[in-house]
Amino acid sequence: MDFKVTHNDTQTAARCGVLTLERGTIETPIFMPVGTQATVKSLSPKELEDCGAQIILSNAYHLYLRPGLDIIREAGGLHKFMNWHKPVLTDSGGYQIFSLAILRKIKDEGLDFQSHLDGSRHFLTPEDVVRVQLALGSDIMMPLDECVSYPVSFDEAQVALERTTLWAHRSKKEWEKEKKGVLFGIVQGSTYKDLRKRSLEELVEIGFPGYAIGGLSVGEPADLRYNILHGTVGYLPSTSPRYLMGVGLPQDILEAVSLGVDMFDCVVPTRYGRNGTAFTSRGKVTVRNGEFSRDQSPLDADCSCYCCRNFTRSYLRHLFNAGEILGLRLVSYHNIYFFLDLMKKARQAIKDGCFKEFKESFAARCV
RNA sequence: GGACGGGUACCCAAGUGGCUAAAGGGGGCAGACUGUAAAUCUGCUGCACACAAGCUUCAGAGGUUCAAAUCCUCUCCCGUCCA
Repeated sequence: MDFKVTHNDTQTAARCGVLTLERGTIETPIFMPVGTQATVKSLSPKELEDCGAQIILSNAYHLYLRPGLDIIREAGGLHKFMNWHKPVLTDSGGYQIFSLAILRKIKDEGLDFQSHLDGSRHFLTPEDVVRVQLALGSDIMMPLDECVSYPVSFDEAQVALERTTLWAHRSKKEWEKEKKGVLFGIVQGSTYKDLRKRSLEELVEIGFPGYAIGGLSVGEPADLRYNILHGTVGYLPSTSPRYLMGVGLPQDILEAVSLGVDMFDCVVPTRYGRNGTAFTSRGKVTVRNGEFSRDQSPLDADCSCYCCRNFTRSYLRHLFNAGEILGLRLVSYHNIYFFLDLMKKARQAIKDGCFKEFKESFAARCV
């Protein structure tokens, strides 16, 4: 893996870079569509490419449970299995520790959990999780981490942080046995700046080619989130890619870009798309709402995606109201296109030295 | 002409004396969603209202009762069957 920062914004900490992986080159800042179950829900790989996707995210925890590693190995790895040949970043299942909390017990040794699919019992160590991702053929692997909810006490956040560091260490040792793909580190520490700083220092000491910030956008207020980000991003090595996990809404992303974050992923464009909300250059559009029943304009007049070039809001609303599958596909497609296009425009703005204005005018238009 | 069975809110439909402005669906209207247990979830849906009183409802009219969507009488309408 190679990462080069090519442009630094003068007014903010935003930067442009080029991340080179075996399966492709990625321009940063980048948004990675989420394809948890080896599919970005409702979209084909071709559609993703048409939207401009350079890398997508998938999930080791989910794929381990279903279809299982044997099946993916037999298929020749995750890329062949799902017919996506550009880079894939796989999440470890750390987030599932958070979201499926009732089904698991965390110990230093690893994660004791029940499958959300059939209730079967499993035990996964950080080493197991690295091996799962190696078997998948992941391009960027994430170590198992402990993502705590908000709010959480300092002591609890500290315990989770220590475990995350311990697991990062063990994950790296396991990865070094094969040295395929790359393994990032994940900064935890909840909303405590001291813990965040400690977490990233410990990770940097272990040494990773890229660093992720986890455990944000889990219910904390936005200003607190920016505060923590502000106190974290700048301390990460400027020569490594910085990845803010699970974020976010367009405004959240632009804000984080201005602080120097390079990579993002979020379920928002696809989930909102399936639930009938489109992102546009003038804010959110709830496609289902009655006001659009006779609206003959596209979702976003400034968008040149397939959906906006060919379909009206009136038609999309009808598809949602009628429960037709095409509606959710088209809006998911548009949203992915919109997010990727936003990142493209953000990169251009950074290169042109006008990112601050770009971010501010976007926020102003989206009120 | 006769015999049954029905008419409940936008639609379907429960309710057969008080706890009913009225179950449950559907439809409609809005909101939520951030490393996906989500094509999901939540709220509202007689009028008025910021709320609370309040007002008007269960085909229509009249009656019984302290109290009626619910009981009685008549009228109108719908369905099935018989002539």
